[in-house]
Amino acid sequence: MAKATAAGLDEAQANGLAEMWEDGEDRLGPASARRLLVAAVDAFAARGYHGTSTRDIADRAGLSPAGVYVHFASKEDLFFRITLLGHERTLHNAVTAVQSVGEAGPARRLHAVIEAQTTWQARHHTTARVVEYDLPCLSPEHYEQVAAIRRKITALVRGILNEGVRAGVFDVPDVDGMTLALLSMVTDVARWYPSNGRQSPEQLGTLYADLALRMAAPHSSDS
Amino acid sequence: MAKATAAGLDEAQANGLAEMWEDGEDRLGPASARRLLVAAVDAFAARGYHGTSTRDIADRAGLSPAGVYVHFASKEDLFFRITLLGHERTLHNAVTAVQSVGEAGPARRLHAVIEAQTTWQARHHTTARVVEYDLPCLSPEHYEQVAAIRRKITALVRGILNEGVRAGVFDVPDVDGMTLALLSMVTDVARWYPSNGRQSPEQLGTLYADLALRMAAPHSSDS
DNA sequence: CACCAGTGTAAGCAAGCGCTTAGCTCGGCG
DNA sequence: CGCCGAGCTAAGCGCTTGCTTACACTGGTG
Repeated sequence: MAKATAAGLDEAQANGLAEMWEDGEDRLGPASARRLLVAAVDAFAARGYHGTSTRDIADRAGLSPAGVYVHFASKEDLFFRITLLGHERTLHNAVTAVQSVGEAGPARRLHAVIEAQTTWQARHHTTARVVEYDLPCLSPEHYEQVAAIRRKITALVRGILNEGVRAGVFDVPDVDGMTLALLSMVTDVARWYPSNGRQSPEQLGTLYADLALRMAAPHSSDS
Repeated sequence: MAKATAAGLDEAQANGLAEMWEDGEDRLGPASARRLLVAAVDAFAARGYHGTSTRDIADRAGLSPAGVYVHFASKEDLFFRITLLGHERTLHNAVTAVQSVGEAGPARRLHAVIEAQTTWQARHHTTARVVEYDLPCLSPEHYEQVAAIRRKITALVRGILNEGVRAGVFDVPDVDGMTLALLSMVTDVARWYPSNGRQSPEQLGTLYADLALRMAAPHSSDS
């Protein structure tokens, strides 16, 4: 078995994990750096930040333990790059989804963003798990950078809800609370997918988006 | 400072964490064993299973490193007891909530269970974090025991939804999917509470229970 | 008294940790 | 050719890990 296809990496490729970490040509650096990123995502997702050793990661990437430090300053640096890139792409996914429906009104926008984010979490559940659940392992400065992106995602959803309430097409007593609930629903997909049920990412996206609309819609039991 | 109030334990008590781990008299064993449990919950919640050392735990409980092994066979054993007890109490919380509304109909039952579980996750967010997010650290046998309890909780919620659909008071196209979404919403509270917003556990419980009813209720846009 | 089970500690073992160092190989360029 | 920087490794440093061992103290029971 050649180095480039060392233990675990084939699996990662079958996963669609590798393609998530491909890049225009190589802003991510040489091939080994990209292999390390993919290997690290896989390992972190399986055993968590503290449960993963740098030797684990190096092995999966087909490098010696010291090989990691040719491309990354530290284990935390490697983790940070994954987390930051993952968040940037998640935000981009959300923004793109909202833009793609144009000025179609709050309901369509809400549906689009929830669908896109849910599908994303399911399709990239390995990456999403790393990105969502080990944030406290980041240094305070790095954490803050990532938190800023998270706030943008939250603001995007909250903005759509507020817009809908203002336009009278949503009935949402507690916009902040519902924003939290929606993001929880979506985020949590990364924790369990694909173990419960056999839905495709797209089916799940549609389902959750429909549920979001039900939560926001004016309902008959208004009194 | 006396042993019984070693570093971290005072905080845990102010938390309401300790009271969660009190017991009839002492099915949990001697006082030191209970202190170890509380200390371990606190440490696991803060840094995860792999990020917590047995020396951490012993320190917080005011014991020497070896003191842990007087009461627990291993770090995993300690973690398992926490996880199992936590799950048993969560299940009990859900069942009690449903029973407390008697034969009040699916809507009232759904509201009761979501409210109770959400409130629980918020009030015991430290324990809940340990119990929900490090399950893969359990041995396969222990994991299966805990998974069995989780399936009961899932079945409880799904049962209420099915009941409501049969009775014609709910309109739920995908019962399994909505069950998953509801439990995600509830579970995820442990991840962020209390950092976002200043809601009390009870307020959050009411909010989420109301959202659950909106998701299940027949709605005007039926065609 | 002797004895013992229960509870605790001091010391330390083997293994694993993140990371560094010194040195190798190799392609490109003068 | 000689030289250089990039990529990589073998070896290993200092430290921490989960856990064990050998021993000490205590209160209750014969």
